[in-house]
Amino acid sequence: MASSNNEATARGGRRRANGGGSARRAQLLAIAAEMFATRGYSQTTVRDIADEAGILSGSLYHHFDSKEAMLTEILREFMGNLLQEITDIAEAESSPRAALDGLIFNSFETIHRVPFAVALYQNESALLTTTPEFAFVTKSSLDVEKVWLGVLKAGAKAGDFRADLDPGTTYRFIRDAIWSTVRWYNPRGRLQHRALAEQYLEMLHGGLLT
Amino acid sequence: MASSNNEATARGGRRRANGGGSARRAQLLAIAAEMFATRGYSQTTVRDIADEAGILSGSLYHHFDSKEAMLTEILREFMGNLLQEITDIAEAESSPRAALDGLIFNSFETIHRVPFAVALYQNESALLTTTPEFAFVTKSSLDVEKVWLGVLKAGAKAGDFRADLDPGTTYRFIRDAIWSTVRWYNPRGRLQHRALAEQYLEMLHGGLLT
Amino acid sequence: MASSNNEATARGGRRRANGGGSARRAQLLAIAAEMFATRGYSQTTVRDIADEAGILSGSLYHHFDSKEAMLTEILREFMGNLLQEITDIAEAESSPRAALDGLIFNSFETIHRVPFAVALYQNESALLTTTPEFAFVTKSSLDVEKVWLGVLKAGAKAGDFRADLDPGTTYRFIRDAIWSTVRWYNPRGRLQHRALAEQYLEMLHGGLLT
Amino acid sequence: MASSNNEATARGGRRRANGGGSARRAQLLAIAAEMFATRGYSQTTVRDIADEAGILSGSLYHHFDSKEAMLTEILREFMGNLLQEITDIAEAESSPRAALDGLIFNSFETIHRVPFAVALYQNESALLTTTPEFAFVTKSSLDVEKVWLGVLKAGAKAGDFRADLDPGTTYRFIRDAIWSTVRWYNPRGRLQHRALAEQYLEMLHGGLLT
DNA sequence: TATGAATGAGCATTCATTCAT
DNA sequence: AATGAATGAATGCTCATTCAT
Repeated sequence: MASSNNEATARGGRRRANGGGSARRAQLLAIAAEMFATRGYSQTTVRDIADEAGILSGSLYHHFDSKEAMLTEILREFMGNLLQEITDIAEAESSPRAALDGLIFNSFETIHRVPFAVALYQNESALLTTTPEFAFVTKSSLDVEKVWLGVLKAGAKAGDFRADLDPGTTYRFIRDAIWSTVRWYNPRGRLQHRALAEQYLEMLHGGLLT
Repeated sequence: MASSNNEATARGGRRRANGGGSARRAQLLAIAAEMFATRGYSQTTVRDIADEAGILSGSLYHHFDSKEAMLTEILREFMGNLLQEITDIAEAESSPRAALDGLIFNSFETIHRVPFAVALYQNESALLTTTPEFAFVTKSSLDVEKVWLGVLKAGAKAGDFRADLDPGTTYRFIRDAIWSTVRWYNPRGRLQHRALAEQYLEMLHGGLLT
Repeated sequence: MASSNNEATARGGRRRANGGGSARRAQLLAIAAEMFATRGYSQTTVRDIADEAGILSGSLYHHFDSKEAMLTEILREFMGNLLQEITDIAEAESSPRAALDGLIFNSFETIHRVPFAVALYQNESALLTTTPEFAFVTKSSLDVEKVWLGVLKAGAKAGDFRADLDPGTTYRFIRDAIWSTVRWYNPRGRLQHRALAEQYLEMLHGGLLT
Repeated sequence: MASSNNEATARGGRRRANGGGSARRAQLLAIAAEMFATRGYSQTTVRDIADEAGILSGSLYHHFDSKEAMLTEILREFMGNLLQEITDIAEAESSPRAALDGLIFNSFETIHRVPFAVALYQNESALLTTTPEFAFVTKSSLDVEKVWLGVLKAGAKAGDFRADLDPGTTYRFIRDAIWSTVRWYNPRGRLQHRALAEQYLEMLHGGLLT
């Protein structure tokens, strides 16, 4: 809980940027996350971020090693927290069905809480799957998938879920439908994340047909 | 065949690039589409495309006005065809349920046939919704949405589909689940687009629970 | 004689800069060599070179991959030619003594002909021995040393040269004395390279004492 | 001991950095000299020096006015000491020949004792002769040259040295051969500075030929 | 003495685009 | 249709230096 952003110290040996978790650092990271998410990572310049923060672009390098390091840190924290949360949920819930519902509620809540990180994860897939530096994202995604698949398979075995559906494909359909909502979810709109989750669950549980 | 790629001539009056539909042009566009889709639009340089085509980057400007014009043309053709197809389907089918199934089969088939255009549409949302030049994409999307919503509402009215689900939200959930498969669909894999559509329909029709 | 500057094509596979030996290229390289030599490599900016050539800095990259590539090319050609020349001399001359005199005359003539390349070789030793990309310079230097040492040892054996002097150390003393003259040699001065070589030979042959 | 490192106080009037000769200061200067010499002055960053000293780069400015001031101080002390020493030697020795030998022994011993300062003097000639702030180095070099020339001329007059060699050119050949050894002299190697000096003298005195 | 945050100028390099040939 | 040389603006990043604490 207190860890997670000391790669700079841990990795290269020689640290250049301020690795500690200062308030300024978190603030800059929040600005970067929002801009990366809304304009796209490579459409966002280091100067854009600095301008928004009210400093000069070069000053960002007092806090971070590179533009890429900022994205890395944002995604690392996001993926880490996500995995932790869903693992807890999958373990805590009594039935596979309750676990699945919990995972889904958590997903929509995550979109509500950290929309920019989710959008990044969702929109920058070309970058994230191509650049070796971001391989950890793919790895974390697989860890997340394992947890969901565990729940889905347990539910099929227990008779909660239909057994004629392929769990892997089902997981992808569910995952994509949920995470994609980050593109149109309005946190101040009519449908709040809880209600949206209920809408989705309603459809998922019983299907579309009468 | 009669329409769609003569904007360069039609619009500005300035006719620089070859507006006609030559074979070379189509070939270059295909190369661009694939690279834009796999690396991302702004991660792809004009030189990347030219290298792949075996010409120099400046020579591309004999065929196209700009890099952006290439993306515009790819998306314009894609959106145009898509709208045409789904309109035909929605009108041709007898029942809302058959129409919905038809739309879904068509979507998966589209992913199979023109994966790069779909990936572009799916991955470049930050660019597409931000840049005014791409407003036509959002406009076309709304036209597409209208067709789907028409089918969904008709189905709810006809008693085919459950009436307690909000059609707008349902549409988005379905749309996102389907189009997102472009990221993991393997055209040479075990699950071909038709089988994949059936998997999705199975889940959508009856729901996940037993 | 017609070869030597096609590393760009030979190496990476994907060439970016114009690898061919155009006249413009040679001209730019000459400008770079002079500036690198007089101001120092890292004190010379790419803009300095471009300004001197009357183009914009970015345009240099049409011809060369990088600033470092320019230095590499200058040094590679210099070292290549040097090795070729001294090998020819060592082989052509009849006696070790004639060979040594030939090598020395050639050295002073080289300083006269390509002073900037020599100065670079002489002044940028910190860079050249530290940066792995310039390892080829050290390697070539060793090849050159071999030729000189061959002559010196043959001369000692033949009784031309004193046998009580360590050939390795002798070579270094001679080499350094000669190449260092590039710092003060004036090609339009009183003492032309031939006269300067004679001065040095006079001292080297008979010593300073009466 | 009484002079040499109070320019900061003496010159501008602006007294920012600690002008006194504290131990910390000397330590920092030693670090800087080594890095300047091995990597090159402009390849060495202020942060490099600070890192090596275990402080932050900004903290260096408590001790020195600027990076350039560090180099100035290193060279000023070196040149000052050198001039003092050779003046003493030239005055103390009885004959020109003994004086010349003394100067040469002293040079090799200087390379052994303060290799980094010598390397700086030897390698940064482009910077030293170009930048007006370092004009004092050129001036000191001329003072040094005067002493050597005095010995050489006296030796020629006295019949110790051959009179057919131009003293100025001879001086340069000797000087360059000696100082250049700093690039390959190994203080822990087989040939210690005294032995190396003897090797050189052997060759210089009697020449290479038998 | 030292920190840590920031400045401001500059740097090598990239890249879409132009245009004469 | 394509080349090859160049533009001009921007980009990520570096680095000597400042200064309040």
